[in-house]
Amino acid sequence: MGKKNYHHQDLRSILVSTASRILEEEGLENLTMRHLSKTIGVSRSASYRHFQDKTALMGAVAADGFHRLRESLAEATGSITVPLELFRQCAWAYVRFAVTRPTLYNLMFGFELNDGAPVPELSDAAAGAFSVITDIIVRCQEGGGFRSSDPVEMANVTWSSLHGLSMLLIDGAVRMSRDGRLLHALMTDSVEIRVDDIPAISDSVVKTMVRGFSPDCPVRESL
Amino acid sequence: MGKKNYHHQDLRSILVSTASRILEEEGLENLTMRHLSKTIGVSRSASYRHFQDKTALMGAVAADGFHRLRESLAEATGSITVPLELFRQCAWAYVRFAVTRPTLYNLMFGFELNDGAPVPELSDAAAGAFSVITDIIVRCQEGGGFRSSDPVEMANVTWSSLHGLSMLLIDGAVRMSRDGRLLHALMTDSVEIRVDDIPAISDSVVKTMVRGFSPDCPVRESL
DNA sequence: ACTGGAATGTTGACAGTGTCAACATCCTTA
DNA sequence: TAAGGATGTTGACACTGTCAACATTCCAGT
Repeated sequence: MGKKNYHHQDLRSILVSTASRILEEEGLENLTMRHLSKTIGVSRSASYRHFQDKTALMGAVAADGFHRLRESLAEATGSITVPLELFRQCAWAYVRFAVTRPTLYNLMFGFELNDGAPVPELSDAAAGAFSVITDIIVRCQEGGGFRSSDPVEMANVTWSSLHGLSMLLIDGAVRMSRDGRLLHALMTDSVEIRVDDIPAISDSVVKTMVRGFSPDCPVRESL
Repeated sequence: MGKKNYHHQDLRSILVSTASRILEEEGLENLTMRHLSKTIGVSRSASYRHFQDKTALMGAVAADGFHRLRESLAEATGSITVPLELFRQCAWAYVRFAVTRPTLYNLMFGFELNDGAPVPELSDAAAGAFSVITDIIVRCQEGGGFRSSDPVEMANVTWSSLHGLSMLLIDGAVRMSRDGRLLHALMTDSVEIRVDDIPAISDSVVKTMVRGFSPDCPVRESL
């Protein structure tokens, strides 16, 4: 009897998670409503009972991505107390998240730009992930590792650097770097990247940030 | 007589520039082969004599973007000699370029990711822009403003930070920042952004980089 | 327990898209 | 001047997102 299969329970969340998986495994160009529906085993326009648009669906996928990013950051740093190590693990977790889900990550930040209407759900999810970084900055300040400037401003700097590093790693613009191993890993099998290779590259970014945040570094107002 | 109109001279470059304009003025979703052709006044599949794909066209648009970025950076910094001011103007020009052409900028960095095959023309163009940043770093080192680490590594850090800052400015993830003016400008009319508002935000990123690059800042190898 | 309506899923249809094959026109060069 | 390559055009096809009309299931109130 097909009774149980007619009404898919919680189709909405299944749509989001499956779309997210297709996005990573088959690329953005293969994320089509019909393909998504067929993969789930549901009719092609069933999605329209849960999302107004394909765009709305994508927005939900992006928001879900920010929720998962927040969890990744919190999980990777929750048990750490040493200030600088805390910061380093946070940075590492961030880059790891982005590099292992490049297509999703790109969607998360490019979505509102390419699809007009801003969706508040996405902004809230992004703010949630951002707040984790701010908390970590504060903890580093309390531990004496960072000077006591405005933590939100420092979080902005941190996120900017990590975001930029992630994007450059992802689409290989770092190829002029001399670390051929990571470069090759990024170019050939960008999904199954060897995470062990990441810190060597991101360390220079993280170190520069840490130096700039350090209480021992003199502030030159001349600039 | 329609003789002169049948053979469009240099249709290829007209395709690229027009596509770039449509991308900015009408958004990615309106950049369609038919619309592009109609705008130029040419038949819909004339483009296929010059580009194998729509994807190939987009790749050329992205590469053209990197060329223009290179020009912008060189033009904004060519006549400056004071080391730190040089760096600051470079950073400023970079962010200005990205923020005033958000859709193009997003395409430039997201292209290879979402459209499979890597195009060497694009990599070369990106490397060209990158080399300008490296040159500026070297000039700052020679002027005594920066410590003498590997300039390529420092250029990577610089590009990461500037890229991240630009992206975050662009899609408004900096909205939790307290600078409501820029935020509002970004949210409402992201194309006609007031450039005067940018330095206030980007300065915190630039200052952190400059401090981290400074010869006066002690290197802590503990991290 | 029954029933009306709300929620959810399905099917047929349509306009719009990228792209190709076949054809038309133009330009160059021998 | 004639041939052939380069460039532009038209018709056609498969595919996409989306909607209207219909079918099925669930649930609240009697």
